Order: sequence, then structure tokens, then C-alpha cells
Amino acid sequence: MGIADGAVEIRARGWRTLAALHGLIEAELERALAESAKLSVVEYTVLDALSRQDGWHMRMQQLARATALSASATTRLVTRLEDRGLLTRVLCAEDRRGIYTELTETGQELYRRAHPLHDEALERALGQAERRPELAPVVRALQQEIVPTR
Amino acid sequence: MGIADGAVEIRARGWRTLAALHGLIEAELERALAESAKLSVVEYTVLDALSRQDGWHMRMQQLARATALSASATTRLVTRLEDRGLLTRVLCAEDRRGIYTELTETGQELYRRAHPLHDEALERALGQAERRPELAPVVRALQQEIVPTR
DNA sequence: GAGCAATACTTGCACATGCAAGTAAGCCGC
DNA sequence: GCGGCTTACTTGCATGTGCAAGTATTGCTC
Repeated sequence: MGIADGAVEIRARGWRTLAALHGLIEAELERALAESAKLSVVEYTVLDALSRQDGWHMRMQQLARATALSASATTRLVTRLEDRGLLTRVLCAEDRRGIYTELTETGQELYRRAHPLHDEALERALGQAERRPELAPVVRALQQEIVPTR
Repeated sequence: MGIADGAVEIRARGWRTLAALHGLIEAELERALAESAKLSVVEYTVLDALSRQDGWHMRMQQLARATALSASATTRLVTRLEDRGLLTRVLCAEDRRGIYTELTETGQELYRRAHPLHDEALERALGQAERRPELAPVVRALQQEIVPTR
């Protein structure tokens, strides 16, 4: 087994590998972020996306894409973070249907605190994954990945 | 950007890529399986795992690992599938705490029907992903992946 | 073989999510 | 500038999930 399988089998196995790796990393991040900052992975993703955004604001829809969440889940996610004082909703002047979200000072501070812990957890998770023979090749591919320079 | 970033940035970007790819594939499979077989991705994963198992039975805990779900979610997942007549619970004789699950005839039939549709959807999703430059390298790595032969 | 910790599943409860329907604002043709 | 279609967000509702506590069974120690 492992040689003569058709492309279909290879793809299916690849997908199972991907799902396993994703699950492993997410679980580790979830644990680390919950403990250190009372954040879930999606919540961290929001802070991260906002902080990597020029001017630190982003529309709901962009946020929905960045988190791979539905529009309704995004609404409630933003509401949760707003209630905790980590970000604010700002109406956009140009298109009054749209709503920008911006990190507050508190949000930026929490992000700065959570960021290194997130990265450590990610490194740990990838380390664990590399020790599993089925996962190792994908982990290496991920780390080598070069972003197209233009 | 893309060259001089530290290992930390590379890992973080790799993780975002992985998450995006995972989300894309899962969404496509979810759509296809719901339409064709009224199955969610996890539900399909159960049928798939059971059908690839010798003797077609598996303990709850193995199932929990295969689906990356908690024990309680697994209980309810199995209950749902049992209620639909796709599998049955069988007490194990050796260890009476354990419970085996087995595909019923109906379950096997549904799996045979869903299997090719799942694989087509997966191929479609990977095709889409390959057309996105950020995702393409990982997709290729997945498909090339060779399982250790021993 | 009695007691007790560990393991395998189940159940109560709180909560995050998606879908579909609702509201509000832009856009377009006439 | 008035209908009508589209887009951006929000809300009601049903459902799947995790955590913690509960039950049953095993295995270990004395």
C-alpha cells in the first residue's frame, strides 16, 4: 500500500492528513490562548488580522473572509470582542451600509501580550506534528513555503 | 517581504495558509455531501473510517480520534447515525465498558453512494485551491505525499 | 476480595455557529 | 426621483460542540 493507489486515494489520504494536522494545531492554540488570554482561536485571528491591517480597521465582510466564518457568526464575534472592550465598531462614511472595526488600546495591548504566546504554541504544535511520520512532510512543506515575491 | 522574515513569521503565515485551505476544502465537501447524501463532513468521516476498518467495527474512542471530536460529541454523533439506521452499537464482550460501532447494510450502501461524490468534490476543491497562488504549494505537497511503506 | 484509582461512555448545560428572514443603504434604469 | 435589485449587516431559531459531572466496568494493591 502507498505506491499503486490511484490519484483519488492519494488525494483522500492527503485530505485526512491535512485535517489531522489542522486539528492538532488548532487544539494546541486553543488551549494556549484560552489559558493565557481568555481568547479562542477565531478571536485571536480577528485581533491578528486587525493588527496586520494598515490603519487597523477592517470591514465585517473582510473579517468574515479572514476567519472563514459566516456573516452572522462574524456579527456576534465582533459583538463579543466589543463587549470586552477590545475593539470598536465605526460606521464608514463613504458607504453607510458598511461597518469598520478597530482595535482599541486595550485590544492592541492584549494582542501584544498574546502574540508571542500564540507563536510559541504554534511552534510546539508543529514540533509535535513533525514527530508524526504521516504529518511531517506537510509540516516541512508549510515551513518552506515561499510567498511569491511580486 | 517574503524573504527576510524570521522563522516565526513563516510559521504564522504557513498556519494561515493551512487554515484557509482546510476551510475551503471543508466548505466544498460540506456542500456536496449535504446535497447528495444529507451527510455532514464528520458524519461522512465516520462512515469512511468504519468502512476502511477490518471487520467494520470500531470503538467510540477510536472514532473520537479519527474525527478529532470530544468523547461527548462522538456519543451524540453515533446516536444520530444510529437513529438514521446507518450503524449499530454493539457491546464488546472482552471489555464491557467499551462499545463497538458497525455499519449496517443501509450505512454501507449510503457510503458506497457518497464515496465517489465526496472524491469528486475533493478534486474540485483542490483544483480551486491550486489556482490560488498562496495555496498551490501546499496542495502540491499534499498530493505528492508518499506514505511510509512499512 | 474489598477498596480505590483509572478508563469508557453518557448526560446537563452553556455557547458558538449556520441558515433564513429582516432591516437599512447603495445603485441603476427609466 | 421612483421602483426594484443588490449588498452589508443583524436577529430568531435550530443544532452541533466542549466541559464537567455522572454511571458502569476494569484493574491494581493490600
